[in-house]
Amino acid sequence: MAENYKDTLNLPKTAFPMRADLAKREPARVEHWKKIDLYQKIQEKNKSGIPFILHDGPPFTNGDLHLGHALNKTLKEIVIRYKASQGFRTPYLPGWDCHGLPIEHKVTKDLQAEGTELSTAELRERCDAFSEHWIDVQRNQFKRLGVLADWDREYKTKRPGYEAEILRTLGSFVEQGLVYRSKKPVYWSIPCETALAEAEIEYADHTSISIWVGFNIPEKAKFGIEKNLSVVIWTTTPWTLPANMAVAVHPRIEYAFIESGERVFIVAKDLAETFAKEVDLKDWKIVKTIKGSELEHVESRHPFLDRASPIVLAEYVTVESGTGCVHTAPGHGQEDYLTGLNYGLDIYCPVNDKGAYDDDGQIPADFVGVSVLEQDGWVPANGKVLKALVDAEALLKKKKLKHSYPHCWRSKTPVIFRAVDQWFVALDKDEKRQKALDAIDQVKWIPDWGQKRIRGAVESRPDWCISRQRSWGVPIPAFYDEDGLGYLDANVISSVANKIAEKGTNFWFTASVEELLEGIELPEDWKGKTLKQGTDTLDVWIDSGSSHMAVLKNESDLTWPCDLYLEGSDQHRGWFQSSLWTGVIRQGQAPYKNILTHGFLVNEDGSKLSKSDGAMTLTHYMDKFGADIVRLWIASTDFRNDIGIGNKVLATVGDAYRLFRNTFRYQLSSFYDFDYETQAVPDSKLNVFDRWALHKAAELVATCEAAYDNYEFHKVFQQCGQFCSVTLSALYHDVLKDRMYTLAPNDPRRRSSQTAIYKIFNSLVRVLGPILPFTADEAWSFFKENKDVTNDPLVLQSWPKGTDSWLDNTLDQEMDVLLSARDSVNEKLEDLRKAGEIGRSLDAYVTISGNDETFDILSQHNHFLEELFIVSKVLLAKSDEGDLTTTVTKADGGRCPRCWRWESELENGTDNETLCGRCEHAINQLV
RNA sequence: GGGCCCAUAGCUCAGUUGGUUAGAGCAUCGUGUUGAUAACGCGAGGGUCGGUGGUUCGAGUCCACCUGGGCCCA
Repeated sequence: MAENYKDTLNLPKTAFPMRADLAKREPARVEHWKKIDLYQKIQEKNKSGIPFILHDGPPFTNGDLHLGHALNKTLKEIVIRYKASQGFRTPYLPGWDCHGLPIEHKVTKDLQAEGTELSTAELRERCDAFSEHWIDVQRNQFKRLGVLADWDREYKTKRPGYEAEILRTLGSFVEQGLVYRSKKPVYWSIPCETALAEAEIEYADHTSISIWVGFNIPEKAKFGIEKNLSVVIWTTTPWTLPANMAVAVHPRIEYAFIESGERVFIVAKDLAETFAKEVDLKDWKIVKTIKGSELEHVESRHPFLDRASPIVLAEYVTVESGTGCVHTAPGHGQEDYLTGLNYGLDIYCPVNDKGAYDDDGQIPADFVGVSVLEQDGWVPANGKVLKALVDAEALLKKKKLKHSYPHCWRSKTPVIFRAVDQWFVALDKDEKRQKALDAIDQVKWIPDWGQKRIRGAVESRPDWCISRQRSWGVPIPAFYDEDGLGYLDANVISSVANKIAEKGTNFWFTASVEELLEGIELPEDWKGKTLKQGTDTLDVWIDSGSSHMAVLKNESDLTWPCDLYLEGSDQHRGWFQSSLWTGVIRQGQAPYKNILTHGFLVNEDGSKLSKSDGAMTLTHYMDKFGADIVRLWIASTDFRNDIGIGNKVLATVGDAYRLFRNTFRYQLSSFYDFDYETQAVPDSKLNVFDRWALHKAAELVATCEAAYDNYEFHKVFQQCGQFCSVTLSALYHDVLKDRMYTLAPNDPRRRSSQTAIYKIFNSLVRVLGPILPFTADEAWSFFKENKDVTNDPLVLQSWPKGTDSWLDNTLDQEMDVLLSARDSVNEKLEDLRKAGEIGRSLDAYVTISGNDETFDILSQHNHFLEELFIVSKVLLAKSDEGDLTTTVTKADGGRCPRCWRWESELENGTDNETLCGRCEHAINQLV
């Protein structure tokens, strides 16, 4: 019976499982890699290689990793695994960004909930523990993703040694005279006497008093006006009027001069009607209109203080409400502040920590000590201001207004915006900005528009405000005298840095001034003063921005500058920039040679992902699909743009994954009886089809090498996918089945194909290794030792070498001719199949006639054609006409019960029991 | 509102200095095999290249504007 012959075939066999079961299998492989200390093995292998240093941007340590982290870390991992396979020495030290408001905020909230009050030092200890907990969690999640890194040398921005380096960065700034003290507005909670961050603000409805105020313009003649001229502002915070320094108008908005009675008012033309109605103007008319730009530098007078209030220009002015003329108090508003910087206005803020007017010599005596905080629905300071305005006949109208207003998250009171003393870094001093721009040009930006983007950020940013009124960070080692004058000195910083390197930063918060200043010589004018240490901390961008000094400079096996920073494109303004500034200021150049950026995760429809999607954690995806699927998804996209994520995308990736896995599996199953060392066929004796397959593999290796070098991993994915699907599965593997299954095991043609498959597998598995480290290593283990794991893992292998010698373009062109003939044969076969004449293609005979170049090439490969077309017989008939015609007919005779090929000489169709000559021969070889 | 960027079949991507009916893989549909079988083969359908206008003999490819989306500022 036919069934018996199945046992005489060389059917594929492998223990490599078809089902991936990644969620279960991957953790075991992570364990194995750890057990054999794989990371160190890689370092050992490449210890004399050229260094390729990727400096890890530290993730913030406040929660589970999500897919965004996976995107970033996977890309880094792929780069490093690839570079290591190319023989580069690739030490990889991961880092953690530990300080900062979100942690402090969360910890403070928890403490509030449990009713605990802590000192600054105690709060910082809680923040430290919080951060440490998430470092542990994140580290494990990264390891689970397959990240091979030097976890024993990871860096943390909260380590004393690192904190000392942060202070040295500050010291360098101070030493070069770049640091100065100035005011900048912040949100301020009066009951808490503290600055607030955006995250600590809650918006709630609030009823304010809004007022229309006229600012007199003495130089009215300039506009041909004789009557009393004033520009009208509108504000909902009357108490900020004592701090008014200017009136802002929009340069391109039309302004109207409105005459009514004996007065003329300037407001935006579009708001004239509304204004007239609001202040109940009688018999008004517009006597003149001009553009806002023409009002620039016109001097108006403060309504009740003896001070000029110039008219200035600002782009943010609108005609949506008010008068189009904006009361500007640089000490009480962010936009006002920036306008103030533009026009060199005083950042004036007469309101003290307790929310009361200070006696600064400018504030009217009866204002001093009056509070700007609302009590029982009334703001005392507003009363004073309103009275002063009425006395000055400047108040045109007052009216209650209900609107959304920021409130303190703790005291629930309305917050104020208030300029407080801050430390700044002067970026234009000593041409630092120009030096930073020059440094940008020395770096390669991938994609290239990154250069424009960071240039824009560097050109436009104002001086760097480096102080924060927070607890969880590196303290600014400044001392203040009783008048609040600050003392910040490079030597002091250096000395404090040394103490902190030893004792940790909490020392600053717990030690006395005497202890802190021990061994430090103060300058004459500071000696004998009663000093207090400051409580401000440094902007956390200095923390991570110092990493190249703390890590690259401090570790002898790393390089400065490093080869690559690889982060999301948001870091052009963030870490890339802070690192650039610290690099330029401390070392005179950027700390990196290349910057590679990726886009952001978006939904499948391209919309923004909301973080509230709890299922976004990396663990969720690794448990559901496996790390290799996550990694393959990342590699499959052009990450320089935004990347869609969703079920549809992941389903596609799952299909691609199965393609790769089955390709590995089929190849592994083809050399179960093959010993490469003793049975491989030398290149010169390989069968032509096998040589062609090697040619295709060599092309693939070259294409993928270039793609990896250019960080275009999606091209590796695409090319490997097409190779596995088109070249191998649909063609090479399919065609080979006949010779692999039916020839005698030791037949030279079979061994030739096994040799080729072996070489192709050996290349493909290395090409895919960086992207699919788990699956590729699993396949590799079966390849090497026919078991699940090996102590000589794939990642220790080099990139495929010598594949160029497989290239044979002449053969490739010839094969293209055969393949296009194959296409037309397939079309004809399908017709026959649809007609119900045949099932499998072996049931058919093919006749090709013609008399052209193609026919000649076909003739040269005559004996290969029936195998290539997977049919039972191909007859080539030379005709008089040149064009090629292909005819396909149902086979006649009988079918060999073993190889299923038909022969005219055999009988009884599919019921034939006689073996064909080839099979007879093969069987005899089996013994 | 400003800076930078993106937009080709359901999904992921190719489309070279503008040049014949816009390609590939996957998915879909049909079908064959049951000797890669939770696999594999064969065939087919599917895109007004985000929109409008312009330059040109000719534009997915160049220019302008618009729409939608993302990141960063404000």
